[in-house]
Amino acid sequence: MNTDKTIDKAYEPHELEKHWYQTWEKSGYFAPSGKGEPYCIPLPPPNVTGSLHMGHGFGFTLVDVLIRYERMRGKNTLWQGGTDHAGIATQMVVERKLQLETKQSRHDLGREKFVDKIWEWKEESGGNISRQLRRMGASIDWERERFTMDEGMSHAVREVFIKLYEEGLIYRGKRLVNWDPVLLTAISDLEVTNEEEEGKLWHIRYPLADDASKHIIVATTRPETMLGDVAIAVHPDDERYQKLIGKQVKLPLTDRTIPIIADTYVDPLFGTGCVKITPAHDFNDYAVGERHKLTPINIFTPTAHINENAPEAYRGLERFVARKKIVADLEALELIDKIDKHKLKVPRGDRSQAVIEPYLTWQWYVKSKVLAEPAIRAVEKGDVRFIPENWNKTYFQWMNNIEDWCISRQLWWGHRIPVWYDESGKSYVGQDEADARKRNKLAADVKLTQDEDVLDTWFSSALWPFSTLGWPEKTPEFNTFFPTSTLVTGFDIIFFWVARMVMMSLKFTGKVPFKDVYITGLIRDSEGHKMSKSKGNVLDPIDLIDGISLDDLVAKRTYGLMQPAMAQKIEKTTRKEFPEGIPSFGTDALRFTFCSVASYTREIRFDVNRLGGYRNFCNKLWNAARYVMMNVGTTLDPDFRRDDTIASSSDDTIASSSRRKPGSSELSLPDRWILSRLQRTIQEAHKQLAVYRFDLFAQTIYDFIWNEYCDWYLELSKPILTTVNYSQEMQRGTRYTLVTVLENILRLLHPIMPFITEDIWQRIAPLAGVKGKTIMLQPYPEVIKDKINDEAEAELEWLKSIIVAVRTIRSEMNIPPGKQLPVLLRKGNDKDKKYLSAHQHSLQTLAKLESINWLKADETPPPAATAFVGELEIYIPFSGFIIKEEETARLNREIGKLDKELTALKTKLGNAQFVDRAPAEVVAKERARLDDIEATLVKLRSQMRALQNAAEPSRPAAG
RNA sequence: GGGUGCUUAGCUCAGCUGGUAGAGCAACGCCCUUACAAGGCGUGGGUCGGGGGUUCGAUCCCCUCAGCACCCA
Repeated sequence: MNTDKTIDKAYEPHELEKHWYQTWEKSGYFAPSGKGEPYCIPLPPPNVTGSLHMGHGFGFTLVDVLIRYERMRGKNTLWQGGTDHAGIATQMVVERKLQLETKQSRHDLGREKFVDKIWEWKEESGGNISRQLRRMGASIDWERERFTMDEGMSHAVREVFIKLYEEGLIYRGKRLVNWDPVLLTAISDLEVTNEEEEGKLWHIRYPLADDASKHIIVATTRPETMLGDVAIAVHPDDERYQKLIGKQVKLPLTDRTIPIIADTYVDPLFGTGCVKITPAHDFNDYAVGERHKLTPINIFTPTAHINENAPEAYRGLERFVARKKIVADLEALELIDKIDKHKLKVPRGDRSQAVIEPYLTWQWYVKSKVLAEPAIRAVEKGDVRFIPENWNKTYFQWMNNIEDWCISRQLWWGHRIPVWYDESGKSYVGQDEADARKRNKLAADVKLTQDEDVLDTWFSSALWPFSTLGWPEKTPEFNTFFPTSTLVTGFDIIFFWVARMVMMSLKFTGKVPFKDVYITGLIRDSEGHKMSKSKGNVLDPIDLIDGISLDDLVAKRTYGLMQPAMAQKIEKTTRKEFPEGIPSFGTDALRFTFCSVASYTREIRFDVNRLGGYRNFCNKLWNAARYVMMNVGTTLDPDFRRDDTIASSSDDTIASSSRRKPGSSELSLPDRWILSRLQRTIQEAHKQLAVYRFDLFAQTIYDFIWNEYCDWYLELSKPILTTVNYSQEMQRGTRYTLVTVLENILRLLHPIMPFITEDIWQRIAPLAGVKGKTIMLQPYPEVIKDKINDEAEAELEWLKSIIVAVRTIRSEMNIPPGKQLPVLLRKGNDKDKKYLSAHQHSLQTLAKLESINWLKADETPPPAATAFVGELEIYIPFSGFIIKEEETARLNREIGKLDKELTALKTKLGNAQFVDRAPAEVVAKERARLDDIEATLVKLRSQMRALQNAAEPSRPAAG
């Protein structure tokens, strides 16, 4: 391998990506221009817990595409970036780190020191995240980067809390919450996941108080909570238990008796139709307890151990240990009727995976129904628009059934609740203690203590679109950029985040937070599984950019697992999926891949193989640019100006161009064609991006670059530039078009592939007469309508079809691509003749023809391979390379295909219903097609006959 | 239990307001043609999950069944 040359020839992303990002950032190109219509996207702030994953890479790439596009379109564009403190997640990470490194718990350290530790971690981790974002090419305005616990953000959080409190929309209540007995905090409904697990249904006998020989049987999935039972409930209409309602039963293992009550909540068909009521430990029971004015008995400590409210025998036992002992004791007393297998939904904390305990505590809540109403209307009215549209159903469903939001968390990391209590427990709110005193006119000697808890992380996230812009101050940024334009996020956080932003924003700014919400799919692995550390199937976007060896990848995936036993399995599947590790693809290829998978579907199986194709695409573009530079020269032709209108001629003959003035240019057919195709591409690109079809946007540009510009236009430019058959004017026109279209392509593609386009543009722009420091701030291509040229497109299609026809014959006959062939033409209409005389040279070059000769219309062609393009007949006479059998077989295949279609068409057109009822144009189209096929078949069949009569030609004397 | 998606070529996916299907990758054949072998030029491959309905005509609209996935309770 000739390394020196290939390095020069090949596209090498790394250096260029690093170089250009630094240049952009240093030059301040990411900041809003201050001119034009405002356009703003708030970055969904990644958690400072760690590093960016594929989902981030995906979403942020799409945002960057939008941002770069709108910036180039001249809008005053702001990508507002930052990170989220992510209360529980971050606290857990740092706690674990502390435990590993110093064997200390956060309690050993104390609140203040522990929070300091987290801040240290935040600096490190936040830095990591912004490094990764930079590698991705994200054009975030770093000057304006925010963190949800910045002073400004915190001020906004307290402001919102105070206002809601003062309006009675925030209240403190003692009620059941989802309690995480491992993390020792309440969590919201949304943070609980319910998964079906194998469990048991215990049937327990509760003896009647007045007659211990009789008993009532209760079915339960949680026998240990019986120690907190306050009643047995039956359905009021359940005939089996009518007589027992109002009686007392003896609660086994305790010395308490409890009543039998009637409540419609009970499902008579489930279990025995009798339900134990444990208001302190079950959400439904709590409601029943309230209805019947029963006092809940809490039997658990915060860590879910049995507390002093239970009989001494069980105190101090962990809940599942207690369950075993209780069941054993009941069995000993012969109070277990039976034990059935039973599937049940087990609630687990989404962070800790601990089984969640419904637990009676004091917590702060936001009244949600009032806030939800305007938020529902905003989407109904279309002030906020979901894309794809059907996500609004999901949104409505949640919003219409919204429950109050538990916002307090028993954590140390987060926004401390701005509430102070006096010694009687009365609460006062304020920005700080002094403010709380002032607001409530409290004397200096009133002792106040602040609430120990912090707010749910999503409370501050809900303010993100406006708090980052300086709210509650009336900053210029807020006035300019709010409401923001678009939010790009995954459907997994519609409830957590999107809905709450809409609610809070309407409440506090009176405006929606954003107009469009583009909901992305979720990135999954190639098997369709969710990517997660514990499954060991995560991919780091940076590893796709830089590449990673198999061993490093295995090490990375198996490091620090919660379940080390998984390591072996993970290693095995990793080695199988990536036997060679992952090669380096560069950022641009990764970004293009992300765009190309961004359709409206909700699950995206990420296939690393696609990256290779798009890296190749980079290489293609790179080499196309090399070709252009080789042919255009290194200095600007003074006649070239961007989007210059250059005289066009209707044909490419040398004669017609001699009329031009010296120094002027003339556009050839390929020039006019590619300029026209460029316009259509630009049009389509705008159209697709307007509806957030990043996949079609990317595909449109890809197709144009590869299949039209490279495959056809560059090839067609070769004969013009390299032979003397063409005038200088025309060569100049071709050079102009080469460089102009390339310059347009680069701008078109820049939002997706910012690095390679900038790198090439820097060299191309001067040759195209374009001035500017960076492609980033160049105008995005707009359609120039009068360059759309239907005639040129039709004419070039004609040329292509002739070339393709010859190539197909050549390929099907296994004739080497380089072998020059003689071609005979027959019949054809005036247009065929005119086009042919104009483009003979191009045709000859691209189809590799030795000669082109016309036969008279009535002349019998020699034995030959044949193709028909409209009325034109193409013959490639038999030679050593073309043999009768192959051509016979080929013709047969062709006839077979057309015959089948003909039959179908005939039946269709023979159907009176179709002819009568279908639109005339559809019928006419089918008729034309029928005629076309029939004509072709006649020709093919006659060719077949001719072939059968022909003798095998003698091999040419010289090969 | 309620809801939302998905099922199209070997794989991953497009398919606009209904007019009998496309791309990329993979496969196969021929080529190292002076931008690119990370390439060029061609080729093969699909009863569009099953059934029913509406329609002249259904991958597309409606119903139903099956499988898969997710969300809410």
